[in-house]
Amino acid sequence: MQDQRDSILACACDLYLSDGFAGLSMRKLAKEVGVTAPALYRYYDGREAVLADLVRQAHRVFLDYLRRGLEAPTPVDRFLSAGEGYIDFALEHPRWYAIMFSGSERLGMDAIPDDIQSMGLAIHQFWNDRVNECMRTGVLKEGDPEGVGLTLWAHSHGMVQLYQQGRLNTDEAGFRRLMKASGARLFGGLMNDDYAARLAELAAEESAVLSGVGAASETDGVKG
Amino acid sequence: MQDQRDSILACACDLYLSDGFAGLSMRKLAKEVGVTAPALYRYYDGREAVLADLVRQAHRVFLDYLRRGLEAPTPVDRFLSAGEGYIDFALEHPRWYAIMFSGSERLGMDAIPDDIQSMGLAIHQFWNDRVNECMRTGVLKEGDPEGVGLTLWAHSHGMVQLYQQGRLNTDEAGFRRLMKASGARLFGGLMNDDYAARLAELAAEESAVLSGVGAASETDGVKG
DNA sequence: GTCTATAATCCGATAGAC
DNA sequence: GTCTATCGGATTATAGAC
Repeated sequence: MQDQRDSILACACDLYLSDGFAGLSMRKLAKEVGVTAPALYRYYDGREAVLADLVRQAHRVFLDYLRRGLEAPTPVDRFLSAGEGYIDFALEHPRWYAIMFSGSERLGMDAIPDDIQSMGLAIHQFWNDRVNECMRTGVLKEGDPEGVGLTLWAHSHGMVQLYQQGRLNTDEAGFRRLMKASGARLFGGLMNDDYAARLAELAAEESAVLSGVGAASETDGVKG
Repeated sequence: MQDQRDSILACACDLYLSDGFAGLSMRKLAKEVGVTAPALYRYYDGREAVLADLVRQAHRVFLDYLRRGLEAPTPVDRFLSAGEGYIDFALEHPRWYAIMFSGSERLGMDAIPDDIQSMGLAIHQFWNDRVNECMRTGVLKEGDPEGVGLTLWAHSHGMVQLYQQGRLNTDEAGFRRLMKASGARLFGGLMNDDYAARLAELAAEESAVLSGVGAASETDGVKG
C-alpha cells in the first residue's frame, strides 16, 4: 500500500534528520517503522530507492520555501522573498539541504534519477525567472540572465556551505547578518545605477520619516 | 619511524584519491602499504587520525596553489592569480577540495583539530590579504575588506560545488568559461567605477593596438 | 614492530515458512 | 505481507605470540 511507503519515508526522514547520512540503515529504519528489515523490500527496492525518495522530498520542501514569497507585489520583492526562503530552508533544514546538494557518489548511486534531476532544473528555472523579472523591469542591469542567476545562486550556495561547515565562526543570527550584507554587496553591483540611486533615496527618506512609501515604487519600472 | 608514517599517508592519499571517501579503510590501506592492518595502529591512532592527516595535506597543497601567483607585479594580478590557483586546485584535485570542505560530521570526527582549523584560517587570511591590497590601491571600492573577501570566497566555493555536483551540465572547459564570466560580473560590481572605466579603455586599446601597456598601470593607484 | 587470530558489530539482501 | 533465520560481506579495533 501507498500508506506503508509513506510511513516508511516519514521514518526515513526522521532517521536521516536525526542520525545523519550514515545513520540511515535498513535495519534501523525497519525498527523505526515497527517491522522487520525484509518487510521494507516489499516497498522499496533497497536502500538506494529510499535515499532517492528522501532527495525527492527535500526538493519538494525546498521548492515550497522558494515559492513562499511568490505573491509579493514586485519582481524585486519576489526575488528577495525567494532569497529569504532559500536561507530559511538551509538554516531550518540543514540536513535536507545537505542531501539535496550531495553528488551521486556520496549518495551511493550510480547516477541521479531523471525525475530528481528535473526537480533540480525546476529550482534552477525558478531562480532564473526571478532574475529575468528583475532584469525586465530594469532593476538589474541588462545582461545574460542565466549567467546572473548562476552568479547569485553560487554565492548563496557558497555562503551556506561555508557556514554549515563551521568556517564562518558565527552563529545563526550572525550568519544571517553576514548573508544579508554579502547579498546586498553582490546585488548592488548587479543593479542598474539609476535604480540603486533611487533605492538610496528611499532608504534616506525612510530613515528620516517613518512611513510606508517603499511598497509601490517599483511597478512603474525604472527602465522596462 | 616517520618514514612509515609518511608512506602510510602517501598510500592513504592514493587510496582516497582513487577510491574516494568510503574506499579508505584501514584494511585496504594496510594492503596498499604492504603490512597488515594492526600494524597501522602503531603509527596512527585509528582511521580518524589518518583522515585528519589527509585533510592537513590537502590544506598544504591548496595553499601552495594559492601562493603560486604571489610574485605577480600588482595587487590585482596577485588577486587574479590566486583566483586561478583556487580554480586550478579545485579542478585538478577535486577530491582534495572535497575533503577540505567536508564538515567534521562527514569526516567521522567530533571536531576538526585545532591545527587544521588554523590552516583554514590561514587560507581565509590569504584571501583577505589579496582583497585588502586591491582596496588600498583603489581597484576595489572602499568597504569592509573581510566582508568583500567573504563574498568573493563564497562565490568561488559555490561555483565549484555546483560544478562538481554536476548541476551546471558542462565540462571543465565550459566551467572555466562560466567561472570567468561570473567572476568578472561579481568583481565588476565591486570595483571602483573609475578603475572599471580605465580597464575598459585599456581593453579597447589592447584590442586596437597590439602592445603590452597593461602591466604598469596600477601601482600609481587610482585612489590609494 | 609486526604478525596471526579473533572479537564484536554492523551492513544489505534473500529464502522460505506462515 | 510479514515473519524467522541466515548468507556473505564489510568494518574498526584489540590480544597475545614472535
